[in-house]
Amino acid sequence: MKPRAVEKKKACTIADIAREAGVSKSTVSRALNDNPLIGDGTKQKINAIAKKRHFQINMPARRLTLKQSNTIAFVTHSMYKQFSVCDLFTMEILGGITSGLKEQGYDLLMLFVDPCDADWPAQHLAAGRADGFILMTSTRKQAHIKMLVEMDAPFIAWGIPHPKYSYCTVIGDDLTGGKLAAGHLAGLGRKRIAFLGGPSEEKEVSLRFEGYSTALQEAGLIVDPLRVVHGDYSDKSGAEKMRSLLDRAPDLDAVFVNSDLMAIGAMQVLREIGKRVPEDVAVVGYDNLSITEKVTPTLTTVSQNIPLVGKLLAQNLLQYIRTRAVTHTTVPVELVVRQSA
Amino acid sequence: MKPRAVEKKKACTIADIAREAGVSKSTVSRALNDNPLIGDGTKQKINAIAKKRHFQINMPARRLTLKQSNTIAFVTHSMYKQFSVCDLFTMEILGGITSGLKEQGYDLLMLFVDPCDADWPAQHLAAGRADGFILMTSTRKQAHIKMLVEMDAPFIAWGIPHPKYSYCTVIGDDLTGGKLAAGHLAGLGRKRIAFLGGPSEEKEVSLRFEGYSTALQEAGLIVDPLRVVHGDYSDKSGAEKMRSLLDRAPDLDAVFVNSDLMAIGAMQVLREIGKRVPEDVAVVGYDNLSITEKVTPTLTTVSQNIPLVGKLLAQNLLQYIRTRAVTHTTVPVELVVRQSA
DNA sequence: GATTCCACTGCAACCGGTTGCAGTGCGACT
DNA sequence: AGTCGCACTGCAACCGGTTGCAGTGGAATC
Repeated sequence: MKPRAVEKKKACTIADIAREAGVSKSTVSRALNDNPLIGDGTKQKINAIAKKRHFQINMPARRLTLKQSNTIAFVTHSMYKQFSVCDLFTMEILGGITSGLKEQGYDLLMLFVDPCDADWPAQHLAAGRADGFILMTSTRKQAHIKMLVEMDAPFIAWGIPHPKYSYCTVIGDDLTGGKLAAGHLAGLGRKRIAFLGGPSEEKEVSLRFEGYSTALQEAGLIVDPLRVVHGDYSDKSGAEKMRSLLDRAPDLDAVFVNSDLMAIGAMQVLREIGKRVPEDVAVVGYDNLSITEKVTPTLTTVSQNIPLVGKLLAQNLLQYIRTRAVTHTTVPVELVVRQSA
Repeated sequence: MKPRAVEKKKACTIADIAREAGVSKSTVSRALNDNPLIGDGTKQKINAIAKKRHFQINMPARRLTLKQSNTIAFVTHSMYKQFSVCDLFTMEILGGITSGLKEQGYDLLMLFVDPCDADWPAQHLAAGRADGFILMTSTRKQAHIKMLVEMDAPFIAWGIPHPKYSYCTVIGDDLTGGKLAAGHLAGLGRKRIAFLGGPSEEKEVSLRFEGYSTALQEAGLIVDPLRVVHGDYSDKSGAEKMRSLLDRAPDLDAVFVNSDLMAIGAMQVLREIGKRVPEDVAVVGYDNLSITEKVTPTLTTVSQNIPLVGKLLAQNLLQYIRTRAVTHTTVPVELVVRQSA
């Protein structure tokens, strides 16, 4: 434990600058914040000194007086007991969020919460660590939302809004997504198109199913309940449900899967039992994760423009914090055609 | 812009608690921090009131007086111009870091820096937003390290330490990794094992190559320079370099690839030209990203135990901040055998 | 020449904690 | 009884900004 190499050149404060410029702290503070009360000459002089001295404002001090942290917490949950590995979807969205926040001078805090913990909102909001939350957690999401609404905490969530609560949301256009996917498969001449959905209780899934049904009807096809199953978005569940789908409707020639991960699991099963993709069974996924370009065959999928989602989550949350305007944004989807369909 | 629904029940401060308990602010502060000066009775009374009032300490205030933020910044760079998509390796490490930090009561800040920006360390350290950095950026890493060392900023970096500077590092056991991978391939009876490395100037890559050479020699095989090429870790470069490898050594029957992403690119090329994996060419990757279980064939790879890496990065950095003890940790690697080899 | 106004600037309080030092009360020891 | 020490507790300053309000000087107006 050796002593500090360079005893730190004590941080330069506005008081130091004030002394050097021969003005008061208030003037320096105002000048640095470009307050119109301050004369141009003074401003320039102060800015020059600040630059020369490499002045860095002290964030905790500013946050203390301003009573806002200029920080947003990204909340998600640990995926595994011990170490948490974030899923791909969550990860890809992060880049978009930071880009949106940075433009407005906000910091991004990572927050991995225990799904059963009810204390994290207070620990961050009341404690002044964060001004708002971006909710990506799916486990027990409703419980968390209820809690946040009740304590009047600023937050925005990914997913279809709960009818009983009022809060900001960003969602994908699931109806159109389902229609695009199934329509594309029908357009390829497929006649027995299956639906491998996410959890049946999710509104998103119903909408995708509705889009799927519409597209089939428009193509003159019927929706056969035997060709409809539901999983939980994971690749494991994709494999499992694909098997039960093949049991129930062995003659299917296409499948619209509600997540890329499930689609990958499904394709593995198809390959195992000797069906070729896309020749025997065409597959369309959902999300357009970067992994879809790296699997074989590359996966045709519905793209949600995830970076845009992230950016909107950031921007709309900040807007809500400032104006309390509740927004619901639907981001457009598009079909990305690759090899699998 | 409607008025606040519930006009916020103004945050409870230690002054409020002091009033209610009939003691002074100092006593409350000490009691809450479990300072031995305070009597047990008083402590209990104060803790009870704090709980009842849902007291949350004000972080900015504490950070201001303590002059430390209890926050670590995770610094990486944007991968694309406009929106940044984090690469998988970076992302998987994040979970481990947060787990390590949380145990010690630290927050994790995400920091995406422009590789050419030289101002971010000051903007965060001097400004009191973060107490230290975890460096994962690879672009212009050396420049950033130099900068941080010169300003005596606490940080830890993933990768082999620069010989001229002294700072904390965590690295994988690349020598063993290379030996394990090549040894496994040799053990399968492969005779013409190629090496598809990362950037040739990286020390990590040299070590993996050394391990590879050692393993080949131990197996009685020769290292043929024609079977050695270098890429940049991306899947695109994996595909490209695989092609040049096949040009130069069309008879290869196995390849040790320095990253999973490159391995995936390489496998696509192999498939395109009609070579089967693993029958014709066995492939071993590096990193054990979660994606390796989802590709076909699943990828045999060298696992760096990424969650552990993250945890060590966090713990060793905090230790450095507290004691200025410079640590260099090598995390063990292991071979994960799957279908591709 | 006196008054008014305006454009700036400074004073001092405040945000909510932490901490050095100076009490305070009480039992113990001489 | 007097003194000392010990175990607590309180006072007040401080961290580094922001801001309401009062003050200053000079030009413009009457």
